[in-house]
Amino acid sequence: MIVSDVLATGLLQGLDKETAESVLLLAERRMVAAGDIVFTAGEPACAVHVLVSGVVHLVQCTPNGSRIIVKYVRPGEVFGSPALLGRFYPTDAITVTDCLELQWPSEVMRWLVDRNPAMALNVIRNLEARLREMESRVRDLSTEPVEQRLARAILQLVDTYGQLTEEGVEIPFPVSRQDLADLIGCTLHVVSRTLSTWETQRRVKRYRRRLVIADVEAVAGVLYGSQPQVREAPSLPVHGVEAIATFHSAAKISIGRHDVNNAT
Amino acid sequence: MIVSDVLATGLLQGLDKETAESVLLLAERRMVAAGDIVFTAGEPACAVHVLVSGVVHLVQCTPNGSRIIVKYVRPGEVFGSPALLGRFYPTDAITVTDCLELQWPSEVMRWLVDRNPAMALNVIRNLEARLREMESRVRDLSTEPVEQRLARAILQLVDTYGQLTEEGVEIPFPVSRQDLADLIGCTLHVVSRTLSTWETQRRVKRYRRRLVIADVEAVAGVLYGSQPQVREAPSLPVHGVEAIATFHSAAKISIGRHDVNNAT
DNA sequence: CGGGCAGTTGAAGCTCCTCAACTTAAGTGG
DNA sequence: CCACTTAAGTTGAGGAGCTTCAACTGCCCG
Repeated sequence: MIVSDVLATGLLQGLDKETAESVLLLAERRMVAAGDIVFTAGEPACAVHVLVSGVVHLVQCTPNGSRIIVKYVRPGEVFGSPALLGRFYPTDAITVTDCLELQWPSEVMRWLVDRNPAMALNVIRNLEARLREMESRVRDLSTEPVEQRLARAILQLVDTYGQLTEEGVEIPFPVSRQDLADLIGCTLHVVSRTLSTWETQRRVKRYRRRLVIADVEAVAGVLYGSQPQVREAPSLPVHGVEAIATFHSAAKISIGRHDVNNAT
Repeated sequence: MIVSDVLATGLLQGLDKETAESVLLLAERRMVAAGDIVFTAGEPACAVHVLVSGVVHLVQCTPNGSRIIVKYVRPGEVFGSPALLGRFYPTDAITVTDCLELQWPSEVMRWLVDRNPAMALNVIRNLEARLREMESRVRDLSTEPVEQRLARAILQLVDTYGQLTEEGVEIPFPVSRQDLADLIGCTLHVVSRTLSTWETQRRVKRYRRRLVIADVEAVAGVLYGSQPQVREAPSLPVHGVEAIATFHSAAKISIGRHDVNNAT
């Protein structure tokens, strides 16, 4: 089945064929329509989820009405892992497109992880990656202005979801200005203005809840331009370069990686 | 030995006595003087570390010279877990006080985790907690102004390290204005100004690289005051409350939890 | 006792947010 | 199919919050 391909790089990595299949047999398969809720923040985490196809985003809302997009989940990724520890879901998980997901009840997943060190390691791998991701976002929020944060966010979307069209690279699911704002921690107004000027510079094309990057390199240029040269930088190890590497991989490899069904 | 007490809540949780002791026997014990480097960002992660006593912080530096304090590690916590996956250290780990740490070479830890599901689960628990921490920081950076971020950061320091003295609750290791700034993502100037006004309000006392909270509740009040009432809040699950809960536990329980040797 | 690091404080300026009015696109129902 | 409704997006003006620049104070260590 195709499902196992998606999981081969994630939860099932390093498992032999039989155990992988038995793990899959224990999963509940579920279709979720675009815009639906997979789970809700605050409720007891009853299952570990893996996205097979489509796009899910993890969202938090604050008491004063702001919304934060914590993460876009891509096919193959684990989400809802607090279920392993008998915790509560820390975020809402909401589908952006029609999705297919697998889920394992907490106890089942716990049983599997106890028995298969490789699976435990895969969970660790996943968490480690997400931690790096969040550290990187804290770094950006702390040190970079909106324009650069926006460039980074868009480049990352391009890198993981971008599909090549005649107009340029397109993000194959609805992304509003507000979504981008919630992703980089600013208001939709600034995003709107920034994209406006970027459009006049032929970097992007703007549509309703749709994002097309006409010139990926030009968007990446926003990042380069920011550090013309090092001023007094002690030759300590330094971060912020990997995003540029990420971009390069984007331009070469990852365009049109997933086939995500457009929706709503 | 006392070491095992520290670890009982962390890496060794749920292990029977014999295996716990054999795990400890495989560890290398290491004293690190205040201000020294445990490991450096970018170098191959060769060992998983656990802090036994003292304080370590994880730090990142950006190309344009900013510094971010990613985390204060407290006794019992695991750090350097990328070693498990054969990655590179993503941050510098630098001691704030004299420290005692244990470390396991990557392969050894990998061997242990493969053999003891409980240990794998403990690593997962640790990563999960750190992920929540970082998500919370992203939320704060995105939505809250400096004064509230500062209040939260200080309350968290109080919660995990605070010691009750006659002046109030003290953070038992050196914390500069720059440190606080790097923790909440702003400049030392804003921190300085904010602490100034807080001192006139008898909330804190200011010293050189030393922080005393005279009135914990008053500092927590900064957070309450921020959301006078909900404006249009849909009754969706909401975040930002747990920080207040955190504070309450701070006021009651956690003062004087660790005995950290002051240094430098 | 002097040099340097940590911290304070003022003033100016820029980035971003807020408020507000308006435009455009996508449904919705008669 | 077209008026109506609603959501998404744009753009301007004003102002708050934070950064930057700069000058200065006080503390600690050699």
